[in-house]
Amino acid sequence: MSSSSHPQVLAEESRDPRVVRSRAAILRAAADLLIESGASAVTIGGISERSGVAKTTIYRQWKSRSQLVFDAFESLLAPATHISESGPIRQQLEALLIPLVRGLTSSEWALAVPALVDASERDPEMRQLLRGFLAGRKENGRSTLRAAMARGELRPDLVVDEAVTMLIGPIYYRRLVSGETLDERFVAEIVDQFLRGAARTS
Amino acid sequence: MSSSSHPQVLAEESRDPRVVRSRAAILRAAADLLIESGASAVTIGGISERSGVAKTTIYRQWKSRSQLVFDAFESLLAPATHISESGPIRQQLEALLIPLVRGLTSSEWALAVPALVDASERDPEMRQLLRGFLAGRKENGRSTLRAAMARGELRPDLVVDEAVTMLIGPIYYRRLVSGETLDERFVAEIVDQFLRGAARTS
DNA sequence: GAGTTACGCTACGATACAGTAGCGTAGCGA
DNA sequence: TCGCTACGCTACTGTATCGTAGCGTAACTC
Repeated sequence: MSSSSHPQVLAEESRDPRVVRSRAAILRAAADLLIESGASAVTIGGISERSGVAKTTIYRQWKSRSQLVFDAFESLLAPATHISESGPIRQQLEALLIPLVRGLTSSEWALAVPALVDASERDPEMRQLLRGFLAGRKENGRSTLRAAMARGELRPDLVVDEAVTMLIGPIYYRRLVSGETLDERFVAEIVDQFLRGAARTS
Repeated sequence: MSSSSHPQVLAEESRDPRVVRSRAAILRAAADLLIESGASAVTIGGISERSGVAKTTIYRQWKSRSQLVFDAFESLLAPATHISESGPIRQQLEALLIPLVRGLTSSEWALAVPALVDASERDPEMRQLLRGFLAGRKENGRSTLRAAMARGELRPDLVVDEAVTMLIGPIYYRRLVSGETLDERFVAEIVDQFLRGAARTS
């Protein structure tokens, strides 16, 4: 019963290549619109025109526009890569932050981030999606810090969540708000400043 | 000639109370819409309906919608307050950051910030407005840091712009992106961590 | 091969928005 | 008081969007 009234729930695992193709084309077009013109520009008609998929087909596969925007953003994400957990903490932190900076300055999903940040302000579903995504990405940083604390490289009284915020907050701030320089040298400065206060053997 | 073809340029200093009243009502309604529903929801028809001012009057006073959104945001801002430049640097920094946190968690303009951040992504005029606004607000922090460096309270090799980013970046990050706790205790943690690495007499 | 199903196409009705024109009124300022 | 002007109102044109319905076709599954 639920599968007949909500066929779109199963669309993702559909074996029918027609569904797979149209779904991919729809998500690609939706993601492009999201990147280029923001969340409010992701319209069903626009997706249809751009993807070549009929409007009716889009409505058949998704029951709400916000669900579609959600999926479009998800389709842009690469799976999080795991970082090696050896080496001095300074190198580990740079190995974490430099890809973040690269992503925020050149990846596709980065262009959607401001749109989603704004959409999250008024759309609880979107907020949950975004925060869930970020929480996953942050887990690498948290475990890296915990390990360094256990090894005695960092002060044992660090609050991990706050430390992570201090490391990545300045990066997001420059990307989203101030537009100031965002490069590897800046990452090195952040890490320097952080370790100067957080390292045990300063 | 310029005043007759572009009367809206002078509207701000108009002595005609009719203009003053309608302008205020329009900006109030536009700001409300901006806060409640984002930048793309600020429509002329919506402002007219909400403010009770005729659509034609709005078009008479503003020549573009983005200019109106601009002015609506500006109308929300309180003039920047000047901070006392005495006392230890820790107190000065907290005196700067706590009002920022308060503003970002409870002021009207804070609700418009995510919308403007997103709009800035694709609207150069809006970007310039937002960055100009932030630059003005940051100047307090910059001069405070410079004075403390001159007094010898902070390391003389600090890069002021990067130091400011490290202080306020985490705050904006939590407000815009992660949604984690944002209170005075967090400010104290930021300042602690910053001074642990930046103070001369650590 | 036969039945099923996803698709494209066209055509809706409804709503919302931009932006403009004309006209009469009421408030303002000198 | 009298002229000026900002205003409100109505009525447009034109565009874009939503979401749905019906129908024929082509692709896929078994």
